[in-house]
Amino acid sequence: VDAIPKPVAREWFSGPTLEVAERLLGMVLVHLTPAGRAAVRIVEVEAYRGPEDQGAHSFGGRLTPRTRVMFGEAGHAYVFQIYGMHFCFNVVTAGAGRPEAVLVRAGEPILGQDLMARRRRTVLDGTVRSRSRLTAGPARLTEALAIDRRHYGLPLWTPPLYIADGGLSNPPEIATGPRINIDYAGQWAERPWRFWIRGNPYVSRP
DNA sequence: GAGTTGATCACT
DNA sequence: GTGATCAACTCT
Repeated sequence: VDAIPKPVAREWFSGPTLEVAERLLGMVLVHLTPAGRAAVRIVEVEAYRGPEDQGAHSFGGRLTPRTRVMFGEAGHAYVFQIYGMHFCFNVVTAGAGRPEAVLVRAGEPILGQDLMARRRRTVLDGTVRSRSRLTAGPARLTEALAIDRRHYGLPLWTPPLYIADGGLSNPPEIATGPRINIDYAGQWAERPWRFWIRGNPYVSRP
């Protein structure tokens, strides 16, 4: 497939966060840069649900320069830095005033595989295992796609960074489980708000 | 288990 | 303004 997938309409991002999270599975995340184009099929996400969710950065309605974009309209990018050296990419969901988002945790490389391998300083040997090391994990994925703080707040229905239809003939079978590494979130850590495509080898933690 | 740095918060 | 704390992770 050499054609670059077309972006979804802005309205695609509206709807309840858990629905949008499931709907994102199978979609394609595209990033066009001067260095080339790259895209992944989204296979794993996590939902973060507003002021009530103790696992969310917006818990308690915390409005700071970092979380600001979560309080805005759906369909924008929430990118944050973590552990001093990594970035995580989220799709803002829900309406203005409902600070919710979906973290994209893993994807399957479908375009620009060599470019992504260079960015990740990874050697591809043709195995699924080596391909999955490009984009299986939230910070691996942002490194492969060259997503960082510059993309904070960008609209995701228009280039250079956008969501596109995945062109799947059948909707993927979805599995759910608790979100990863939010032990501090108490009971909220147990909510099954991690979603992935069942059996997909590019998921970060099967 | 170390690495690495900015956001956040509780203080002056 | 200053200093302490630590994070929605990755690699060995």
